[in-house]
Amino acid sequence: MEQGHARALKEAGMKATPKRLAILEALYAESGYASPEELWKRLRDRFDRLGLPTVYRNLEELAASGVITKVIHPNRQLYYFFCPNREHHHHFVCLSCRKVEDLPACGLSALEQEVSRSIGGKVLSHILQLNGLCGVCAAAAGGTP
Amino acid sequence: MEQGHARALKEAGMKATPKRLAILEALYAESGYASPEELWKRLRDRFDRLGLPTVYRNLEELAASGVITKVIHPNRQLYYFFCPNREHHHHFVCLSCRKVEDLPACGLSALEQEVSRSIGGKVLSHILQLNGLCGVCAAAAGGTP
DNA sequence: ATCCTAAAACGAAATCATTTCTATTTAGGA
DNA sequence: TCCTAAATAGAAATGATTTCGTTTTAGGAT
Repeated sequence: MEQGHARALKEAGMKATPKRLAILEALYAESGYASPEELWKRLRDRFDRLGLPTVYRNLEELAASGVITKVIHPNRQLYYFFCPNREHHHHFVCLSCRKVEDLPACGLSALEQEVSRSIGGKVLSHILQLNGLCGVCAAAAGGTP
Repeated sequence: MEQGHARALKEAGMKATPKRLAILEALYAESGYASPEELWKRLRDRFDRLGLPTVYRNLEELAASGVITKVIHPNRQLYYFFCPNREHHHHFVCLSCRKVEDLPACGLSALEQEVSRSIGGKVLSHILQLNGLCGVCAAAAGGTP
């Protein structure tokens, strides 16, 4: 993995610094999405010094480069997720256990084109995310009176 | 309009207080989305006293009741939009001039069902928003070297 | 291997949008 | 007209996120 992550950084045109790699690997090790502070708490013991701003900065840069994904959360805080899928796609996010799953093919390019044409403007990006409860969490919620 | 907005509030189970009505009408008068502070600045002269927290609180309540719509913005601040369309639908948002336009029918219920089934969980909500430049802003951007 | 430079990291401090809290006021049904 | 739950004030707190000036470092060039 180390190798692959270093390569991913290089491909994104980013220096493979130890901390940046560690942040990326920590996110990779998460089963769901994670917040900057959570990752920082998990990593700070492994370095003599690691600032929370460094974690924020790196996560933002990694997301901007497309190496990781930002989660849109109802509480409006920042969360990130490592998704190995390099295709353009979207996610299902479990708001209970933080699991993130890929959605099948994003069929929005047709919509984008149609909207661009009908509006006479330019669609630059789109946001699509399903929120809910994954199988495990739905079962737990349903089984709890 | 006054009448209609008061009715909309009643239907939403909310008291039609003067300030709440004024906030709703101010948002209605906006051509695009607006922030709590912008609306507050526009309204505070009309009342001897009007607190910014009151604007925040009302906008949030109105959005929760479905009377107004929240905009998802890259800068992660709160913006709201008055959309008279009561059908379930989504929006195209111009990031330059703040214009908001309705998208044609949201075709996500099929996707929700499929995802619910394949994941074995429950899709509770979805986010879909197109961001871009409206016709006017795209032309202006294109014409500016 | 050593240098050099732009990039990255530091962390304390600032920021500032948003929320909380308690007391006071008010809408609107009884 | 009363009554009560809902709404408002507004000062203060909050706390996630960013800024800033300085120091360190990765990694291509020599």
